[in-house]
Amino acid sequence: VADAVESTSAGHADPAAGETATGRGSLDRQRIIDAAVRLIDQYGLRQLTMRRLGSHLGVEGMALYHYIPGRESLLDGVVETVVDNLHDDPDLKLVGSDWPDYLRRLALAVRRTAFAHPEVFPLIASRPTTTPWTRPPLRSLRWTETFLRAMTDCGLSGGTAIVIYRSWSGFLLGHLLLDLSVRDVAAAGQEHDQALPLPVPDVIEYPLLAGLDPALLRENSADFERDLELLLRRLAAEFGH
Amino acid sequence: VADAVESTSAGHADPAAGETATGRGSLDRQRIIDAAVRLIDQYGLRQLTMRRLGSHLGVEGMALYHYIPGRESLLDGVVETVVDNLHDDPDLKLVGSDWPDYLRRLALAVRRTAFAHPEVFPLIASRPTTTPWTRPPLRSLRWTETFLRAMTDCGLSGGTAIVIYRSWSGFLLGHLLLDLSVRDVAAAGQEHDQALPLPVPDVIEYPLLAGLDPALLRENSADFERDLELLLRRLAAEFGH
DNA sequence: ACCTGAACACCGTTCAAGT
DNA sequence: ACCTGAACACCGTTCAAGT
Repeated sequence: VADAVESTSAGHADPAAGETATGRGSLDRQRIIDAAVRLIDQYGLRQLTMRRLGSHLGVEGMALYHYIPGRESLLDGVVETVVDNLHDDPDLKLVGSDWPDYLRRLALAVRRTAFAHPEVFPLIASRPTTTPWTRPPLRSLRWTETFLRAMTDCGLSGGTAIVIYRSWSGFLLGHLLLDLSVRDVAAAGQEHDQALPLPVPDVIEYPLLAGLDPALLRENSADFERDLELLLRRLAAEFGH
Repeated sequence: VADAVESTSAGHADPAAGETATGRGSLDRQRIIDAAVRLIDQYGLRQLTMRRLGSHLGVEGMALYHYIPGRESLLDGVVETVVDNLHDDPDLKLVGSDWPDYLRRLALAVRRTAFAHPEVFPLIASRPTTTPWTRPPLRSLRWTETFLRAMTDCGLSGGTAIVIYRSWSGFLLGHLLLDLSVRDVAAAGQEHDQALPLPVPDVIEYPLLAGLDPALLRENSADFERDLELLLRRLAAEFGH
């Protein structure tokens, strides 16, 4: 009956249709959110529409309101889901007593998440947070608790743990957003043709920029790790490793 | 005739009406963008609508398309305008030869801008950048040139200037976004009642958080300046002040 | 030259009605 | 119980027509 939705060619304005209709298995909140994440990853946030999301789930769009209060709440769920997926990262299982090492592994795991969901990360970064305990990018009560616990288990005081939480969060947020903004430029360059020199702007007016290979500005993973090490060293020196 | 638009009580869904109709003086691109900035500051990005923006300018909304290609381009203009306003900051006039001091003054100026336009800053942070030379938060060719010039004028090499540009940008981006996310929680708290303890969530499940004054997580300007000094000291040590 | 009206193809959301 | 159809109040954008 409502098994697999066929790629109907009727909707002239929906090239995204005929995608994957999960088909069997009735709806629930998490299934809807997971589909939303996939849609955002593939087509961008702008394209995520209640109606389109519904049609990807083989349903009429208005049906989603039985499971989710509205679009804003859906986006909150998306952020929560992506952030909480980190809990399954095997790299983060063993904490040990070396907190700088834990911070390093956690930072790299968040970085992997950011690059796996580059369209979701800006949401993680700038959605208004709803509790005073959480901060981007680890914006969930569970993660904040996990973070502080890892620090205090290593013998740090609560106050120190919070100072570290703040500095580490700020570092990560800024650097990941910077990396992602570069990724976008690169992607835009590929779209037009292969490796176009970009719609050449008026760089000529700016002598320093004109004589500069833009590749030098690209933040790569090596730069990130270097700055991360410097932060960790600074914190270790201040609070004892 | 079309002088000052009156605060008509007809539009039941537009409490923002009756605001300021600039009235005299015909439209132009900059005037439209300035009005957009004011609208975003007052009512948030979601409320910025071509039609509403038009009505605030005493015009029909469709008229804006004679001056601006579309909404996306309008937002680009908003970002550009807010960022370029920094050029008029008197604190940044004299560069001298002490580049860490310049970085400090520039960082504080950007911070003032972020807090003056808290609804615009996320746009500055996460809009896809269109050239490979610019990075948030100083995302304009002119500013990137100014920044690099200030560094090289102090005797630093181009390569060093770029490394500093990256680290400084990442630091600023992350910390300002963190500060703004707190500001939102505070604002939300005020809306409900005066200083409500917030829609008490399930913090109880998390022992560390439960015994924690959320005020400790609040990043204040002192924390920001402390972390800034640490960054500047680190850079000065690495590249010579 | 500059703006408006009407129209098009969408949105999010509500709710009575269908099965 | 779960979904749909129709409706409402909006969107951004285009374009012929008005002044």
